[in-house]
Amino acid sequence: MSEPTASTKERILEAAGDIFGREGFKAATIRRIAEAAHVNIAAINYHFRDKEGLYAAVLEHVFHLGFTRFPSRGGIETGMTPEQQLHVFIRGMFYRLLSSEGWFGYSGKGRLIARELLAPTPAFENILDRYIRPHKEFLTEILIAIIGRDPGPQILLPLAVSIIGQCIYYAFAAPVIKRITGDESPMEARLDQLATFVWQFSLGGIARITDDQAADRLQPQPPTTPSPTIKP
Amino acid sequence: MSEPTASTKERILEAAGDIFGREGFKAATIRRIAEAAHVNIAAINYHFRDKEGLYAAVLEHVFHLGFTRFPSRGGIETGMTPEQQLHVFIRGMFYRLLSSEGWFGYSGKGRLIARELLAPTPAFENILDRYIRPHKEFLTEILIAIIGRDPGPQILLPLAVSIIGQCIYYAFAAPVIKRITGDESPMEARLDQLATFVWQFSLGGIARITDDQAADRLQPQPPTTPSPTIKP
DNA sequence: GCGGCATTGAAACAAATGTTTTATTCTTTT
DNA sequence: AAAAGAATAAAACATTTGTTTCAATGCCGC
Repeated sequence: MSEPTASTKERILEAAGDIFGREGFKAATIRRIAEAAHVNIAAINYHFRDKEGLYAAVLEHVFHLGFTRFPSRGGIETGMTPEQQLHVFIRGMFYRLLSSEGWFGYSGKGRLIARELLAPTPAFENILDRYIRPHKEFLTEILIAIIGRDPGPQILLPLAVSIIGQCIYYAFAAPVIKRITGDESPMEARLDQLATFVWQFSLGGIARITDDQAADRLQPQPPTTPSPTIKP
Repeated sequence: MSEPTASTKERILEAAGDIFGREGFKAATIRRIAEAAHVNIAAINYHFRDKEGLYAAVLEHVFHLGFTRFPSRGGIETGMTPEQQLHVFIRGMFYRLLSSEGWFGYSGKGRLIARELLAPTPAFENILDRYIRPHKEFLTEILIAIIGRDPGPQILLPLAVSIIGQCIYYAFAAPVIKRITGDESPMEARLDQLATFVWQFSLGGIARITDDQAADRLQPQPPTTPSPTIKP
């Protein structure tokens, strides 16, 4: 519930973030958003021009909120080892994505993010440059510090994708994960635990990808391991 | 292009899979699907009752295709070590998700899958039980064989999620990954390379999560690593 | 060849929806 | 206090869209 003191504009943004996320841009209707925000339909067009204008504003609102409450570099101090920095970075991702203070995972806002990753709208260009690219750059810095040298983008980029992929998958496939694993405990209560797990898993992965024998292991494999069967 | 010999029903399923995936259930229109399939609008309602019926049929069609061409256990033989089995399993996921013989990643079919993970429709229940759950069970078997003992679901489930999450993230966030990393090379040409990378990364992760000191590392951390900053 | 059934084509319908218009109320400034 | 502009409310409009209807066409067994 949004407190009744919030301004019309804010109430619209909150309601729209939730509904756009749950239903998607096309399926969400101005009327439902207006109803949820306790606002007249025309107020939306008045404040945000049209549906697309509202959507762009919502996207900015949601990302601003997420990265203000949980900044990329939040909680990371200079005295920490690079490994500890990675821990805090990953935990920050989980809190930003899944906590109720952030995008709240499977709720509307969380799915709004996932929808943009899946099918970026024009309004997402801005967000990418302002929030996501710096976030990835920071992760790259941490990774170089952990490895102790710069292994080049051929290694750094997939490493970053593997680490971020684990976090995001938890957030965006939450309903299926819950359904498959049968785990009914609310994910928000396990954020620290999940973050520690992904952290340790990733440290192991980084080590194996960058140790002395890694170059051999990453070579194309001999025919011992055939391609997956294709039945045409 | 669907060859003109394909039956009406097949052409509708192909076109609908693509358009539903690109646009989502609500935004996709029967008229556009009919046009793309070179079919009259009424033919769709005739063959599939209504839009929901068509969607359910498309979902079944797409999953059947993916798991027929690239079965869960495809390419895995008894003589292989568990580690090699994991390699083939991961490569199978990449081919199923990203190759043009499978769901073709960012194309329509690939996004259809991702949309279901994100916001499952009622039609997805079936698919979960028939395709996804056995797939996950098989991965669990491989993991137990690699570890050499059964560490219990507390470890196995997050391990499975971390491994599958990496694969799926590559598929479903492809546009953003490409945009962020600036990598313009077509992903289909690098499937083996990506699979090998994720495989090695995961082997490292599994090792670190299940070695002798792992239990200590997974404990809640001392206040050396503070929570991410919250600015209310 | 013909009757019966399945399939396709074209038009019509009703509901939903983004947007605009016009009137009214609230707020601020002078 | 009056006036002007901002904000909200209610209704109307034009378009889109899922579905239905009904006639036309193709297909198959006798």
